Amino acid sequence: MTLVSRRVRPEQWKPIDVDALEANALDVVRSTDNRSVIAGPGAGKTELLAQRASYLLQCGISQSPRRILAISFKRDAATNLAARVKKRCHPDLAYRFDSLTFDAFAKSLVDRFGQALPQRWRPRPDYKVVLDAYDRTFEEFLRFLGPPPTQIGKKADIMAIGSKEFQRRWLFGAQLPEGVPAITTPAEWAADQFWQSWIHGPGGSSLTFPMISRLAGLLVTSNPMVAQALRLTYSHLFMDEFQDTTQAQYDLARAIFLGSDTVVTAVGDNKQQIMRFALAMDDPFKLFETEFKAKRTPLLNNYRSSPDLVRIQDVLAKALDAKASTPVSKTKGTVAGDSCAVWDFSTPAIEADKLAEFVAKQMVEHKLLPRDFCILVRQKAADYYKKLEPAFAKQKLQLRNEVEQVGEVTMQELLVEEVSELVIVLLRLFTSVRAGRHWTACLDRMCQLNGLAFDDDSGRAKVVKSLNAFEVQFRKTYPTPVTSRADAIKVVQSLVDFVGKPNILAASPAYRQGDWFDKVCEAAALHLEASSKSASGWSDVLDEYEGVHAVPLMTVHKSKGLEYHTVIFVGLDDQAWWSFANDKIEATAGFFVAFTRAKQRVLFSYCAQRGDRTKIAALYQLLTKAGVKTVAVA
DNA sequence: ACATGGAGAGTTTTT
DNA sequence: CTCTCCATGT
Repeated sequence: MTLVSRRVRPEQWKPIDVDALEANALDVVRSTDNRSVIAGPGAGKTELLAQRASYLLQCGISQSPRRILAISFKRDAATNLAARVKKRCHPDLAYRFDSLTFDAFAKSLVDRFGQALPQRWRPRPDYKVVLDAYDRTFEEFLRFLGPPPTQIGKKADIMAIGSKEFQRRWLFGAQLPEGVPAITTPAEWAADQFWQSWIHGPGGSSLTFPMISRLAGLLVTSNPMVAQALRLTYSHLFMDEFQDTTQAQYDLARAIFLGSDTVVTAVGDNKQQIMRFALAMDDPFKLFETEFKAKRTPLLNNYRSSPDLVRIQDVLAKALDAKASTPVSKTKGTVAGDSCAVWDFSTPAIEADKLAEFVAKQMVEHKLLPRDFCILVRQKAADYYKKLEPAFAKQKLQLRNEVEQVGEVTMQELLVEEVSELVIVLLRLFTSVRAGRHWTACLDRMCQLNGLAFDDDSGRAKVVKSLNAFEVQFRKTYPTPVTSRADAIKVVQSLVDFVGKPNILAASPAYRQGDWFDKVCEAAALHLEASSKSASGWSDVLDEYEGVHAVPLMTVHKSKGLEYHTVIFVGLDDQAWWSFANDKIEATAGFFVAFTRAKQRVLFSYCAQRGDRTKIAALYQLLTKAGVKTVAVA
């Protein structure tokens, strides 16, 4: 496919790479007003945004030099969206599409204009980003905080503030004032003490991302020029995974774009809100619709799951949102028998054997690969992994704990890190015989990292030359895979040196903070070493590294946004769902997320030895209501 | 030296 | 819901 930069007339524009979009999706793609799009699982949210970006750019509706800003919640969502737009639009157009995470966007504002904040709220330019500020951090802060001035209250009042409430309401609940905040209550006093001690700490400034969002919000309200510049820059704003937006993030978007001519499209699914503990808002869609006068448009198709699974999903969806629209499956059912069942087992050992046998059989019967399956658990993945792994090994199947810690990173994180991807893409090229597809991937990445423009032919030629030279040398030094940790470290180091650490740092700002870069390099080396253990040649090692031949096991949270032919949820019991009573909506949303990862089949496995199922009876009732049967297997 | 009981964790995005 | 850790008590 050749990409053209020539302008297309709006009425002639057609969706790219897909047969058709549903009527509502096409309506959103072409919309000129603010929209809130409620899109259930498998509705093609990312696809919709990618098509809309292509439409706006190719038809010249977003006119140069104006740009499109796409804000996602997670990094992989941001990267994924950018990649789809790049694939469809000529580079002349695609460069006007900015896809970043909310945190990266807020941080870029603070980094560029933070010094224009009023002194009271101005962090030092070399501020530290604190990632591990959990509930305990705030609890401890309150515990060690001295007593408030007597006219405001007593130490006991401070101790009475809960950590969650302190964060949600007092620290990050509202926009920061330009001057000194009005302080009348002990909580307000404590919150101000917190802000001031973190911004003006003895060892410099320390900021968490919620703090950065709030400071960015203050920045744009106190410097109207900054807000004005952003409004002029962006003709369109996309917000993905909108159900996970925090109040601070929403307020930032509001402070910049409310009342501007920037057209806002917010996409998400209220039924998949499982990040409330991370301060997600109660109902961001409702507020957005009111304040931005946005029209709600539901997407009605489900391109992921079979008709039978979609029917069951609808029962779960209605429990979360009685007004949820009933989706239409656009996929054929391909499995015989029930597409969903609860399997009861007498012991975890029998359970492990039967599940492994089932996966092995299904792989043959439906010509499936290990990666078509996913074992989901609610928590403590390592414990379940230990029980299941030997049973899978007996079937000659490899199970892989995707949330395992590799050094200081989880496996899943490591694999999408720039450094790790570089290592893989280079090693694939240097160690395979016929490497055509790896060659293009490698060259593109190297050009990008060297900051070359897409049409810089002489720069490209230089990169080709250096790649060839390095390849010859690498093949000579490492004809066979590494055998020790020292070797693994050396390999990673030499690849990083070849690409150039400064190039990598320039491309990924995250690596400039603290020792994150070193940690990722170390994890990559550790994982390379571990992957070399059972493998015979380089190709095997790299497959092992990426886990291409392994059945993944992960938590429900980590599975968000992913899809599998068959999902096996292990542990539908009170123990795994201990928090069910605390927040039934969020727990049911988690259940919904787990269920909706599957394209064809969902199995729930239960074992009485692990716990009862009385506290989560509501979940079983939903399944029963949808006609799902419980079978005593063994 | 051991018994008991209370508190906390577990699910976690983000440069 | 259940396991682990730590402080206190006998």
